[in-house]
Formats: sequence, C-alpha cells, structure tokens
Amino acid sequence: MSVKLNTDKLDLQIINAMMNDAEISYAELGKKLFVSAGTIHVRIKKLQEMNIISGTRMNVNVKLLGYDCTAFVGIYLEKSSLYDVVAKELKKIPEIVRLNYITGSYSMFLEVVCKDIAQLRRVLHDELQKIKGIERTETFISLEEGFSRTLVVVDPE
Amino acid sequence: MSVKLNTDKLDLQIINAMMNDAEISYAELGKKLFVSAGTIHVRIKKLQEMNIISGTRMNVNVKLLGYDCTAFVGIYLEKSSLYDVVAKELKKIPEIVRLNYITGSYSMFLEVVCKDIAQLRRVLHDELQKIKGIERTETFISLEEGFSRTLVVVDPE
DNA sequence: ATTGAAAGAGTCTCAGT
DNA sequence: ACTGAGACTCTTTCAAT
Repeated sequence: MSVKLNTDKLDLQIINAMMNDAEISYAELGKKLFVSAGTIHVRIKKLQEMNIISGTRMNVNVKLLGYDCTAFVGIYLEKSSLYDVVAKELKKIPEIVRLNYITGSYSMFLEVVCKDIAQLRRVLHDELQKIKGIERTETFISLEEGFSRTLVVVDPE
Repeated sequence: MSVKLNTDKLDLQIINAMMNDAEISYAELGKKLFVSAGTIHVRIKKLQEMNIISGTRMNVNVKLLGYDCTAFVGIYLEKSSLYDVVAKELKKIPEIVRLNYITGSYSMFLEVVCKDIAQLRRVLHDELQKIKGIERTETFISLEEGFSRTLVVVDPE
C-alpha cells in the first residue's frame, strides 16, 4: 500500500517541481502554486518525514568527464539461490551503477558506466566473469541516449 | 575528447560530493576539502559554465506514491531507419522515463515506470504496439532494485 | 493548515593577497 | 587562484488567524 492518501494535489505539484529543479526557492515555488513560502516549507518538511523525498543530487554530465560508454548487462546465474552472494560481489565494482532483479531470460540486469570500450571490456571480462555463480552475460552497449527524464507523478484516477 | 584536462582533483572532489548530496553548504564542503567557501563557489560556477554540472534534482521515492512497477523493454524495429519517428512517439508516453539506442538484439531499450501491472499492460499493449515501425517488444519486469548509485568520477590513470 | 515577519544560515561579490 | 568580510537572498521559526 502507498502513503498516497496522505498527499494532496499541492504535495504532488511540489514533488514534480522539485524533482526537476531542486534549486527553486520556496518563495518562487509558492508564487507558482499560489501559496506562501511558509506553506511550501511545511509541506516539504512533511514529505521528508514521510520519506517521500530525501535530499538532492547535482546533475553531472559524466560524458564531459570522459565517461562516454554506458552499457546494459543481462546476467544468467547458475542457480537462483546465488542472488545475494553475487549481488554483494557486483556492488564492489564501482562501474556498476545499478542492479535490478528481473523476470525473463536474465536473472539480473546491470547498468555499467565506463570511460571507454577498453574499460568496459576489463569490467566484463576481468571482473564479472570472475564472480562465482555467474554462468554467462549478455551486453548491450548504448550507442546514444534518446532521452532520460523524471517521472511525472499524478493522482489516482 | 573530454574537457577533463581542465578539471583538477578539487573539481572532481566537489563533483563527487555534490552528485550525492547537493544540499551541503559551501562552507561545510570547503572545510572537508581544506579550502574556503569562496573557492568552492568559484569552482562550482566554473563547472556550471563548462556544462559539467547543471542544476539539482530532489530524490523522490516514487514507490511510496504508488509507482511500484519498473520494467525494461527491448524493442525490435521493422527498419533501423525508423529510429527517429518511433523515438518521437515513445517520448509522448509519460511512463517511459528513458530511451537508449543499443547494440545487440534490440534496436532500442526503454525504462518504464508504472503504478501496477495493469498500467504496464496498458502501456505495452495499447500504447507501444500501436506505434508504426515497432515489430515486437520484449519486457523484463523489475522484481526488486538491488542497488542504484551515482558513478564515482576519478582522474585518468 | 496557512500566513507574514523576524531571526538565522547560506550564497554571492569583491578588494586584498 | 585563494581568502575573508560585507551585502544580499533564502530557509526556518513562530505568533496570529
């Protein structure tokens, strides 16, 4: 069950705004949403206490820092019971920025960010294949990112 | 080529810190990195001008708002030349938060965030299959997110 | 719950080094 | 290029509604 029942339209408007730009001031956001800065403040405090929102992150263009190579990796495990022990090993590899357990052909699915193909090869061959329990992997190199955006959260219909 | 040559160790330390927590004050970050708040400020301004960093986003736990269903979707296109027209249609579907062009079996790869399986079915069946040029799709539903983290950017070795 | 104003904290600018 | 201090803006608190 969700805590959605305790959030109203104003909360969702604040969330959608701050999800895309957390630098907007309470005064400016309040003006947009026709309430005072104080109201924005108490709502944000409430949403933080409900763990719906938590901190902010700076957007970084890692491409400009030389990280030009994103790949997705599907993992076949020898046994499903090896999930946790393999996940623990994968977490040690800094180039892996995300791990999901999924349905379908693969047991696990990774997102990997590297500087170049050479580094990706090192991660796949030297690091991944070394982990006990991984049967084989399938790699999809991202040629280009079409788009990436935040979800727009809406009320239940 | 990257603009990496114009960034030093201090820049990277600032980036790594603010990528994870953009709310830290310049004074506090300066203390950690043994420089003044003013220096943090000019470095951040420089990084913004270089387009390496750009704005901040609030972290939102969309699960608590009822968005409990993440899926990855591989797309087979009838012809590769249909990339752009199909991408344009996909961008109109708000549940699709990310699109990548990739190597391998699929032409495109999507990340979709929905409230439940019923909404995912609607997106896949009613929206996706309706788009001209999509031959077929393959869906991987995320059962659980193992982890998700920001990349740690480092100097060239 | 929301407001408006005062107190506190952070950002931004700039002259000096 | 970095620092420290002053000006400015934003967050936070709170009494009143």
